[in-house]
Amino acid sequence: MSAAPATRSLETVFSPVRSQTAFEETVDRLGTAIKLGLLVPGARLPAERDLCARLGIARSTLRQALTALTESGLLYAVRGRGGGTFVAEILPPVSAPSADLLAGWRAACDLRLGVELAVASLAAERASADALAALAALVESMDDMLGDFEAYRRADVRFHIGLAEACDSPRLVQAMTDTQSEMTDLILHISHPPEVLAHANEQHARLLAALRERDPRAALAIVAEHLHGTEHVLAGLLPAG
Amino acid sequence: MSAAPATRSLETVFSPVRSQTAFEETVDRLGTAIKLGLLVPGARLPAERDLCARLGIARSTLRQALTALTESGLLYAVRGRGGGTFVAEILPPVSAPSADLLAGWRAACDLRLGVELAVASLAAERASADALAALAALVESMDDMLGDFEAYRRADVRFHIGLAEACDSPRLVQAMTDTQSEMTDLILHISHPPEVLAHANEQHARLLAALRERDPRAALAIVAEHLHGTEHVLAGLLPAG
DNA sequence: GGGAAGAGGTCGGAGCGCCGATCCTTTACG
DNA sequence: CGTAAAGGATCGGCGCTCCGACCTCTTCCC
Repeated sequence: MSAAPATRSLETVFSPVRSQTAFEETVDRLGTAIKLGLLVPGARLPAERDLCARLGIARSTLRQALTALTESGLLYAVRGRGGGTFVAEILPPVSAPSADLLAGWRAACDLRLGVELAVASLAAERASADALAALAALVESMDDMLGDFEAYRRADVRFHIGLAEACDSPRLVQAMTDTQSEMTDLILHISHPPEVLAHANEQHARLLAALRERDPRAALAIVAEHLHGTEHVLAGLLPAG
Repeated sequence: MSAAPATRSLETVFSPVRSQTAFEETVDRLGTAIKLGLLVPGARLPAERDLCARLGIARSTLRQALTALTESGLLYAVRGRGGGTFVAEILPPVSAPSADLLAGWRAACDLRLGVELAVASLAAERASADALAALAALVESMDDMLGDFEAYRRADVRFHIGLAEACDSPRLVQAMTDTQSEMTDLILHISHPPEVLAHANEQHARLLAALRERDPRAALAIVAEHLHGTEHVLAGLLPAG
């Protein structure tokens, strides 16, 4: 091992460097936020001149992205004073997961495991009582969504991202957002009977209880169990990865 | 909460999109691999014409990166048949951690926690006996490096990356590499008495034992303990983050 | 009714990074 | 001595991005 320390990791070192363009990254960012429900239907985006400053790109580049999203039916623009760019009220049907994602779904789950474990562990130390209360209210409301998977899933995303926010770590929030985005693409196309959702939501409640107790060990165990559940569902329905 | 689901996460959505250039990414990739010891001193890189194909960039772009690394003293080139580009035998002193990294060291630790927890948990399920044996040998050899922190640290990096490789998940390896890179920048400048290293290495051994037992719970607990150790050291020596 | 203001929509030019191709120089091997 | 294999150098072209000025539309308010 000390003679050849780097046999396999060199594959990683020499793998392609493919940097997205500003245009691509912007489309992805906004499109994902919409699909995840971070930007709700009807919501108004900041004015173009503000938004491009926030994103650190030129307005012309931003407009290319907005145009692409408008043509995809995710946004629409209203001209004149008081106008703006808005999230479409009725979103187009979600596209099927890409071949790349399907091929690497297990890798996506591995990454998710990391993010979720870290968040659970840190939230047990850092989450404020207020944040936990808000999450508890969300979990309770999710009990009424067991029959509508898309609504449930949007709330689920908010729950997990809210957990990350409770850790007060922007990079974790970012990582959680990325993870949830990938998982949504995978999950949204397979059927989820209410019983399964009910069981998952019970785990949410148990997780919150562990967080209130400031018990990282228990939180880790519950999250691991929670994730293994969905992973087994995927393993049964998707091609081996 | 359902009225304002996205108050804080929008900050993330609208944060700057700054994509690195191919040049920057390449310099970072290779420079990091060298500093982490993935590319050992004296090692020969693939020929430029091969490497640029592997990295998916133009040769002129690759050469810019190689030139930059050569001028930094990390590489040197030998012309003529049988020549090539090699990692310098004696590396320049490591630079001090950047202000950005110092400011966000806690965030870096949060991310590391995620990667390490996932790797520990998955390795308990997936690691082959061979892989565990190789890692055990590495840990044993590290007992002889307690007096030389730089050597110890290089072996430590190999250990943690080896753990990720044992999970057979390229994206986790990538994440672990990124994480270790950030941590090295932070850690290398603070003193580490042999006793501390010995204690850390005992935790390595205990982790391997848990992995051999296929006990994810125990593995998670040991890793959490291991990381909290270094985090407290950092908390004592770095500005609050 | 008529501005002023605030929003999206349009255009053109300049800069830069990256690509691809070609050619040169050095060195080892047969 | 010639060929092959490596790094070294140069140039033209293209696409993305940026900047900024300008246009058009709609609403609010005096």
